[in-house]
Amino acid sequence: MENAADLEQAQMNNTTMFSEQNLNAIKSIMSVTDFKKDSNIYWEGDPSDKLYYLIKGRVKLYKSAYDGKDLVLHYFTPNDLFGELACFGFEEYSFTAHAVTNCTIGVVAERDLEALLLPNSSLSFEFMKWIGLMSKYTQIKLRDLLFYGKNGALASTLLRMAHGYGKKEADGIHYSINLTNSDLAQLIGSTRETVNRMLQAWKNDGAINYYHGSIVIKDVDYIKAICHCEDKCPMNICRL
Amino acid sequence: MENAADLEQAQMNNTTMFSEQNLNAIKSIMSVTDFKKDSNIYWEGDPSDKLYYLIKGRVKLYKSAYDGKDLVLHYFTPNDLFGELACFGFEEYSFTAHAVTNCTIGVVAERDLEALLLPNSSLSFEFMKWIGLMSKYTQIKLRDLLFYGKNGALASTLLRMAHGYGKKEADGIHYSINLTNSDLAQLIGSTRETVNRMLQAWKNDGAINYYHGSIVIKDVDYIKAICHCEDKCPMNICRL
DNA sequence: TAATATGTATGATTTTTGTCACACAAATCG
DNA sequence: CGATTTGTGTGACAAAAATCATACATATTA
Repeated sequence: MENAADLEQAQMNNTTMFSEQNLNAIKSIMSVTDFKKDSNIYWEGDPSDKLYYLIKGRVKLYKSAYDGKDLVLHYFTPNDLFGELACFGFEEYSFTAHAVTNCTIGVVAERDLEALLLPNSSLSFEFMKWIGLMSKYTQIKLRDLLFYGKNGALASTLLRMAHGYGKKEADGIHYSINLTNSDLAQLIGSTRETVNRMLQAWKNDGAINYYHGSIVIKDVDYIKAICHCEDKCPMNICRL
Repeated sequence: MENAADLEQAQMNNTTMFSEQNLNAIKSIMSVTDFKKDSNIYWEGDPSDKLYYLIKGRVKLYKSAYDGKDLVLHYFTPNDLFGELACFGFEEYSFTAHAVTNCTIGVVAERDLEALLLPNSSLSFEFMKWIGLMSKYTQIKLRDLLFYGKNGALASTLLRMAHGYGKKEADGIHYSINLTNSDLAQLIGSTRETVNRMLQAWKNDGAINYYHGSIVIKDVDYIKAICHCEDKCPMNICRL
């Protein structure tokens, strides 16, 4: 998060641990499907027998409470792999995957993947890393949401948004993604109003600003202080 | 959680997905070590190059905030496997593992395990399941701590404690583990006082009681209602 | 057994967060 | 283009949870 190069990199995907060869092997068993904006790719509770490789669009992974409140785990961008598989110990999907925009997605059936994995320990290892990485996302989320209150959770979210969606400009960090106050609230398990008040307070303190209706980070250190960010997290997990 | 058989089973371990043969293979490369009560087995931030197979004792996995507040992820009991490995995508331990009692632990070095895994896809698959299970623990924790407030988090903790540590008797469910109010507070990211007040309120409502200083669940449904438990979680993840 | 440490119980107060209500701005759509 | 939907900004209030303080009870150990 320190240097402009990090901020300007287009996207942070979760498939960096795959070798080109192995990634191609996975791609060879994918069947490409389109999903319309605002449709669900799978629901929490569905039998988990497919993985999804996002080719185009944006997907969010979330969990609903009984009263309709959603907690958004993360957003996926192109080249991200998501989903769960019974052969990885997940009988049913734990979350719901939702197409935020129109999406093009490569669908990998468990049966086909398993055939690929069995004789290929290199690929198996890379899949372990992928599961480990997904697990780490959740751990970090848990920490961010529980340790420093809603202010900390929001601050951390803004910082993580800067990776993949942030661009350092003369007046601060601009975002190429435009999340509403409600979107941010769902990411931290809070309410629109609370998010709005926190953002206004930070704006009054000069830490953030608005440009064409979207947030600009003026004082990164101010935001980092709120969630006690020490730039210690590996880059690949510091993302939405 | 419905029937006495579930409650009375001694322990719920996280290695059920390993075949006897594979578990023995893992055991064959372990070096058994003793850890004293109140010592740490590893610290958050240490390079993660060992797995641990708990033979005797109790271990807790936790994360510390800058102000010293701890969040306890879970407790391990004999036959549980814990730890992280760089070859599974974890460069450094994400949490600290602490010996709650004197422990006997089988230590598995990454190098040795990797040699075992490479030619053995059956074992590799079982390790994927293990990583997936550990990941699921974290997901469930996230849900429990965020969806239904501190009351929900505590209720869910008491219910999960009932597996592995609960015994159904005439007057309700007794626990064989004795966690203090502070211990419970660390499990839900709250304070001793808040936990105490919640327990007192439930006691006044007749949902719980005390017997020789430890909690007895009189009305499981009352507790389940608080965290909206629908008995849908797979048994192997409904644990501390 | 007295002294100390550990744990429980509870009141008073403050801080944090959520809820409800409403005004208004901006985007979308028939 | 006017109507409707969607999003923002805030005040007033309520609820949840943390903090501070204090009184006891129960273990532990010197």
